Amino acid sequence: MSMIKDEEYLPLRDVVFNTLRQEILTGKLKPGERLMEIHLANKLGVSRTPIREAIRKLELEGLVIMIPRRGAEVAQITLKSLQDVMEVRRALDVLAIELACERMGQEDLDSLYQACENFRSAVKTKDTRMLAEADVAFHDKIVLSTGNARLIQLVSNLSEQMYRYRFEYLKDDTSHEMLQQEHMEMYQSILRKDRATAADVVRKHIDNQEEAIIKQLQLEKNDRRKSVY
Amino acid sequence: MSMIKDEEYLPLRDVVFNTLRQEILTGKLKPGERLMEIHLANKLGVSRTPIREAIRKLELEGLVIMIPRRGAEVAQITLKSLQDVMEVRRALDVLAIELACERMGQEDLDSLYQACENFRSAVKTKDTRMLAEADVAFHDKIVLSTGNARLIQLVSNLSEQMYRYRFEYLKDDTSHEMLQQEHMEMYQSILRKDRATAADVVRKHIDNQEEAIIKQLQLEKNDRRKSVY
DNA sequence: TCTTATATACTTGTATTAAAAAAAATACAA
DNA sequence: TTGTATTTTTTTTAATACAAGTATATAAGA
Repeated sequence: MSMIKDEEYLPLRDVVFNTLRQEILTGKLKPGERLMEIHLANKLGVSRTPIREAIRKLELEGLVIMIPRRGAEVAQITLKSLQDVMEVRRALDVLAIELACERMGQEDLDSLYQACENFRSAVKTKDTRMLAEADVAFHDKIVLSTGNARLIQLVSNLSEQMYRYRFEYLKDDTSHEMLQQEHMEMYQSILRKDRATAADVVRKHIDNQEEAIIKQLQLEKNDRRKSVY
Repeated sequence: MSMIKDEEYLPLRDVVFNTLRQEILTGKLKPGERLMEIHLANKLGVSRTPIREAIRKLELEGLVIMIPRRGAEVAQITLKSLQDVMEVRRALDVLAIELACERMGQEDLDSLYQACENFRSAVKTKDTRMLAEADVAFHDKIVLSTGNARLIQLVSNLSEQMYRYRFEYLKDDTSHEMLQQEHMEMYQSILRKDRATAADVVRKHIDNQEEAIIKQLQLEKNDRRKSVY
């Protein structure tokens, strides 16, 4: 008799893993910044052991790179690495929407329409955070509907790596109308089970995003140049 | 003055990681088997710390699953998880060969042809291990030629998970001719920069493989039933 | 002034120790 | 014999200790 759900136990290493990942994705830990174990241990109030285990996982996720006997640092995002990620994402997002065309039931479709509407209202409010959330929710619905656990995991991992830049991109509201438009087109293609069109819209969607993020990256590089040199 | 290349230093955790991964992929460690730290530490002659860090990485790769406060065990391969992996692999292998059509230079093409020939001779020898290696080499050439680091990493990870079953599959030599045939078709499509055909061949290739592996899985399940009950 | 040697402090890599939890075994009662 | 408590053992989790390697700063010599 209680609201206590599951007494959710999370090992410290996973708490640390989530914390560090969040800090990297939101830019609190900047690319190139060193991750020193004792320092992090003190900051988070734990010993070095869970820190190290968390870093091992971040390493495999590609968010940090290891230099032997020197330690870990936050991975740089280069133009090349961005393009590589986007190339893969494009293929997986296309796969996802094609599968969605086949596998979405009426319930899923209704829920997707709802997500579409939510995004529309978020556009009106001009609240960037809300917008970002509505956008993620919409895309998640598509990927989740495939029921493919591996696909879900990979897409989520790849999107996360872009998170920081995507957020910046959404701050610029000139693209909002178009995004809304594209979401609606995706929904309608899935409704018609029109794989080819759905795939085309997704590709266009990703291309736009890639372009915007690249612009963002270049801007940032200029900023650094101005402030550092 | 020596053959010693680079004094390649590998942290113990990576040695352990590679060792354990190999043992899982070759079936020495069986699905469901528990990975106990002290036991492994004794077996490999190291302390528990590098064992734990290696397990963290295997966990993220999906080769082991963690049960909190109970430890790690080798991940089960279910029919569903296999189909999920293959669905993703199909999309990524198609992407790879499409990119290869655009990006392979003359050198790459020659080297791919060579790999094709190597596979042909391996078929003649009927040495399964050699055959498996020649097969991997051929596919690696295609994926590597894309120059997309992320794609390379993901495909390699996904293939690895199938390794054990693929090996069994290659033991059955009825399919060897067809494999050889398909490799040649891939090479020729890339040579002609014919993306559509190349993609079709790859899809067929993966479908065959998936079917064979499923058969393998089902056989194994029957074996277990016979021997255990 | 620049290079090089050496000492020193810092950081990672590995092992060991201590604590907490779960699983297994045993004892006891119905 | 079966079901429930209690104890013991095993195993993970986390912290700490120690060893080994790396970078940095200072000082001597060219």
